[in-house]
Amino acid sequence: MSQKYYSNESKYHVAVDCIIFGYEEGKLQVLFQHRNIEPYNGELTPLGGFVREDETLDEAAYRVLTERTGIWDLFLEQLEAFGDIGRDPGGRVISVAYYALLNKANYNTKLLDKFNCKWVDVDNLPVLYFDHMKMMKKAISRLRDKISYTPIAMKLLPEEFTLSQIQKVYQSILNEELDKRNFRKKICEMPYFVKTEKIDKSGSKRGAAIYTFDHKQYSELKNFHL
Amino acid sequence: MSQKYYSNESKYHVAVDCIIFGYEEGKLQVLFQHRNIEPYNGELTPLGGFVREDETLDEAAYRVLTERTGIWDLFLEQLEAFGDIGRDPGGRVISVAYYALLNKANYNTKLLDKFNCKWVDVDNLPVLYFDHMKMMKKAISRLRDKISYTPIAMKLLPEEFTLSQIQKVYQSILNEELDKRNFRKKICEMPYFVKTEKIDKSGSKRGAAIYTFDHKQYSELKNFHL
DNA sequence: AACAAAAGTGTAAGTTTTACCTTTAATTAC
DNA sequence: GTAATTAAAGGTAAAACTTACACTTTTGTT
Repeated sequence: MSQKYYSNESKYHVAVDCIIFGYEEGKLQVLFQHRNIEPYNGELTPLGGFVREDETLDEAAYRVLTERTGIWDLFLEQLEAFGDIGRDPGGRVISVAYYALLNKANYNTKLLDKFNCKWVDVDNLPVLYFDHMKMMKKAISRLRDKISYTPIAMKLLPEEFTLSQIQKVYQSILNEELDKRNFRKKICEMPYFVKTEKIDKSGSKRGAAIYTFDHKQYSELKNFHL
Repeated sequence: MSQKYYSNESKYHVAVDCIIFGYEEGKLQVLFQHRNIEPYNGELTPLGGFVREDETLDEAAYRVLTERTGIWDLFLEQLEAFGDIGRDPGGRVISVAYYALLNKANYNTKLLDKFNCKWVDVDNLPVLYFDHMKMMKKAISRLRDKISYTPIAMKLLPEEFTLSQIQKVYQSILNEELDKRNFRKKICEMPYFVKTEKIDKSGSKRGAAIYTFDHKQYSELKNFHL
């Protein structure tokens, strides 16, 4: 049935590879896994897996992510498909690359060991195999572009955050210093950043106002820009 | 060999689908083909084909394009992979979508009949099947974004063009009127638009200056913006 | 000779972006 | 309890960029 019309055509393994971004202590990070399959068994690789017959590409990526991080609330988007002939020495595999953003605070650290995973700072990447470095670069460049016109960077932080915290997230992604007053000005012009009564004292003696992001209002208005 | 390590995993058909843009008489157009295979035999579809074992995804897209248009000089870029389970009633096919821009003047019209192809204005699209409308929308939206910071729109025109011609190309893609003086100002600020001595009398009695685009200089400087 | 049709050209107002520094509030150390 | 430390908070002026806008030129056609 699945073969009804196209039976003369070649078939290929199809996988997903997820570049998963997290953030901690001022650094943008990526989650890697030690491969548990040949070739390159034991080496670091983005989280990936083969696409099953009963799932779409997006579902496969989401499954890989939730299964191995325990996090359901995340941003996930396809980057593009990679299909060079020799990209995987273990056989011809078409890999569809995704990138994701999640809040490490929600991360179930038990799963780190269970799946043999490891967070790495993006400014200190390990040697990567296959075309994984191409995926990384594409993911970082897409992320850099996209944070200026969508609020995805907020996915790296808890629900409640201070302005300094967001600024540091932006700085870690863009890899450059931003002017504090200009940054705050733009943030505060957007109505979906809402200041609460709460004060976060963890980052300073004085304490900083805690903000939240009103996703509902954003989805009605859109027009984010930073 | 190709099966060495992953032999337990499922395999799928992998295809490419190309949204091919052309331009004529003030209209952005897309090239379609009448399908010559079930299902939907005879219906209009973007140009596509299955990926062969000896070619990369990009090569497959390029092959489909050159084979059926006779054009080698074109802009081609991947959009993304589409892999929903029921997207193709003929079987599970992962399709990698591309979009391309070419100069219709170079197009070998004999191939139109040979491959049963047809140019259609984008503002008058036919009914599309599978997820081809999703691909179309993605392609148009990517194209709209990208012409503001890269010179790909020039690929729709001959080597030599007038400022009015480019403006009309931009207008047809953006689907809005642009201010003539502002548009020309920005074009002329960029050093890789070079004015020739030649005059094009085809569009007016007075005649318009002919420009060319210096791709070499562009690739050194970059920094296109319109 | 008058007309038609597109080519070509500059400026002022508004908006956005950039650069830049002092005061405030609270904790910590003495 | 006073002084020192630390990050938070806040506004303005100059520069850059974007937008809106209308008339003259050229030449072929009638």
